[in-house]
Amino acid sequence: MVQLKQFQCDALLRAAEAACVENGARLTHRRRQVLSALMQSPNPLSAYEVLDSCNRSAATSMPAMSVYRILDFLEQQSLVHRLASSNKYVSCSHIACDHKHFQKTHFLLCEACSSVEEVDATEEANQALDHMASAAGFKLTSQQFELSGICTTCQNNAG
Amino acid sequence: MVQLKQFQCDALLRAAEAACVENGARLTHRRRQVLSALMQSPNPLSAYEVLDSCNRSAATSMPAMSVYRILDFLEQQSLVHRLASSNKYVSCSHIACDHKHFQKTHFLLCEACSSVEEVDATEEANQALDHMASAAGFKLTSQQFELSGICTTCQNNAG
DNA sequence: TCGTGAACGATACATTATATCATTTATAGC
DNA sequence: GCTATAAATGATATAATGTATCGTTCACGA
Repeated sequence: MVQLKQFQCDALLRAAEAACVENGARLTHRRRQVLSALMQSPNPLSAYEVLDSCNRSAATSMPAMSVYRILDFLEQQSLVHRLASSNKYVSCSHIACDHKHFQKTHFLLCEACSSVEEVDATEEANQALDHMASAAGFKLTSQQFELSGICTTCQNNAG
Repeated sequence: MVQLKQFQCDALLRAAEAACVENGARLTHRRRQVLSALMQSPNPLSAYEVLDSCNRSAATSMPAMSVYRILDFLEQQSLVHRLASSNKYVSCSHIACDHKHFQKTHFLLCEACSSVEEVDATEEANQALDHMASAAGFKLTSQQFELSGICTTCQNNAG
């Protein structure tokens, strides 16, 4: 996930708006601000980091309450994802395409640069984790794993 | 993980103390209180839940600062584990045995009863996740996954 | 145009976490 | 046993994060 250029961001916002309309929801100005902040960030942002970002790039200041409300909304619309391990948010990588999150979605978190890569679960991984869980009597329901590691770029920079 | 009876708890505390001594550390009264609170809880506890638990079961009240400090200490000693997804703590399942956390340790979280099961990673799961990550150019370093599901007991109760 | 509900603004407050410094306690060396 | 030292804790203030509540504004349909 890299910081988006403005024209890319605009295209995504149009796609996001279309997705909302399809769900009978609206992508208001405030919601657009929040989503835009996340799309333009190379890293996941906490609620207050989103707030700061919005307030830096806009004339009118947004109340913290709104950020929390709007993040909940955007998450319900699958336009952003919440990373439980860090309690931060990222914009969905699949806003513009027709990806429907049928597969479980996992996140690869780079420990070096904090970038996030959204990936679909593999059947192999699903099975292996199901096995591991069922050996302990658990029936898995998790839809999302957050795995730490080092991304390609940082591997190259280090080596 | 079930709530521990007192005599079990005492045995674990002795083992924990031995482990600390081996590391040149001490299991003080306060640390014992915190560890004991976690051992006696069937569920993971947040820092302030630990605090409340300690203050209910003791004459002298503990400052919040101490809980944070002591949780950090106990985590370093591998006597408790921090669950990143909920930002709560559980006592380690392997205090009394000679388990050394050589393997990656994962946690199965029951969505119904909030119980936690600590399990060793399987080779199968390690490989599957490595594959999934390397397909996206990531080199995994995660040592700990937190997987949600339904535990045996709750499956039976529901069925 | 008006009624309705959704979205937002504003305020207060609750919860969680950290910074800092003083005090106490355990331990080693004498 | 006594003291110097570092570790551990106590105490206080404050920062950061998250929620509750209610009044107002706005979009949309009847």
